[in-house]
Amino acid sequence: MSLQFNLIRETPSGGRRAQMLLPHQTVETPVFMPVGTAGSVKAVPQDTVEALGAQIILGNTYHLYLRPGHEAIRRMGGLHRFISWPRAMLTDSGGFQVYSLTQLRKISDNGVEFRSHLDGSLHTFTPEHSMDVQIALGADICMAFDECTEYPATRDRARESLRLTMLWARRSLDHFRAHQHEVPWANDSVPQVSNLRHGIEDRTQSLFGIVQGGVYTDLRRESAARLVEMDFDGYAIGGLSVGEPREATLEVISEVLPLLPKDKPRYVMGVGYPDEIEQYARLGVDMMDCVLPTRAARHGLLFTSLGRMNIKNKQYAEDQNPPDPACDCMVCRRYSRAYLRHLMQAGEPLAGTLNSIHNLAYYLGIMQRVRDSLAQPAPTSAIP
RNA sequence: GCACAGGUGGCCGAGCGGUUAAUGGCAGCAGACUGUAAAUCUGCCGCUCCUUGCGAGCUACGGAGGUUCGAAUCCUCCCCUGUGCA
Repeated sequence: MSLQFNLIRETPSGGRRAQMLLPHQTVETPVFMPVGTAGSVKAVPQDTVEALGAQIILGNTYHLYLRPGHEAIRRMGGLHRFISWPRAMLTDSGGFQVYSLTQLRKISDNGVEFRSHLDGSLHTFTPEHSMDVQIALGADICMAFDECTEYPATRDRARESLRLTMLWARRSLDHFRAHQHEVPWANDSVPQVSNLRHGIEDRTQSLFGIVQGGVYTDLRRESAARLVEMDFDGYAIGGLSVGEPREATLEVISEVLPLLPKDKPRYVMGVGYPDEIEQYARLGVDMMDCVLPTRAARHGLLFTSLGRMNIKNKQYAEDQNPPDPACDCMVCRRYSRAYLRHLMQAGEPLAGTLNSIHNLAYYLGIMQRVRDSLAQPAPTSAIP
């Protein structure tokens, strides 16, 4: 058992308030995980990500393998130490790149040949290789190597994609179990590995399986059942928010969640808009990640209690109000809409930084409120 | 004063007789963004009108004339800018 998942409270609608004990952090769930693909939550320094209350962030296996290289990171003590992030990390396996780098890769049962987007060089990713890279990086949670199925996909296509993902899941798990002791901080006593109270068992990496199957609920159910049988440390639902209608996303999540073990974390990958992450968390999703708050921020889109705000718009040119009057983040406390708009207009890098800080604060704030709400005892109808 | 080189839409800058309201870039205006090939991408960007369309009209490549069926593109004169020589 690599990971301890303590359920604190569960609501009738399935929402769960829990704690997930990881080597570098006790993560309060449901949790939103900022994405730090190339070893950085883009535009936001680590101390700020920490100050915002992020408990766990993502890294990406494919990107870090290409640059600076997983062996280099291993030699430097692992990803946590390399990027100076003391809390938990999760690495995506490269499965999303199988989907997003469609012009640059070739898939076979064995794995995927990628043409590097950096220099055109050829690289082969197999489930075993993805595990080796992820173990070298040393994130608290690793992900099985999967194929993120595109949308739309025919049933045949989704089935074939699922077959591959299940095959790779088995190989990922076998290889991971055989090598997870090789994590760079296995015998570490540096401050980064601070969660010693969990005991030695908690100081190992965990591996999550990924449910695929497109928008076909029977394929999704089959996928979930087979993964549960394999016994992963946690389960993710992947292949969502790739263009399908939102009702389809919800349907897949609703179908799959009840099939996953209650005593293990459930992670919906790559979602979503602010209202989505709240909705899914209340349905029992424990973990979510999304590039949206940071990417949109760099492009001038702020998520606020008033809705979406494109801070580049002329209407904010002399608007001295804080971006979100209801927000008490370090950006909203200090800067005006007019200034943020000016920074965007001027192409100042600070624009992306400040916007990202606000959006992350907004996302993390939503999850904090959801956690608080889930922790409340269910109101009783009995009247004394 | 003379000799070259130039004056193009908010700016820079193509075009050098006809599919030119005029390539590009910048600026401007708006939109998109969901396990990050994204500080990116897309659309609009002279004015007016409407049955919003590969629509109609008007204005426009320093100024004024001219050549031509047709001129930002050729000719003449003038104005202005830069460089060189006096």
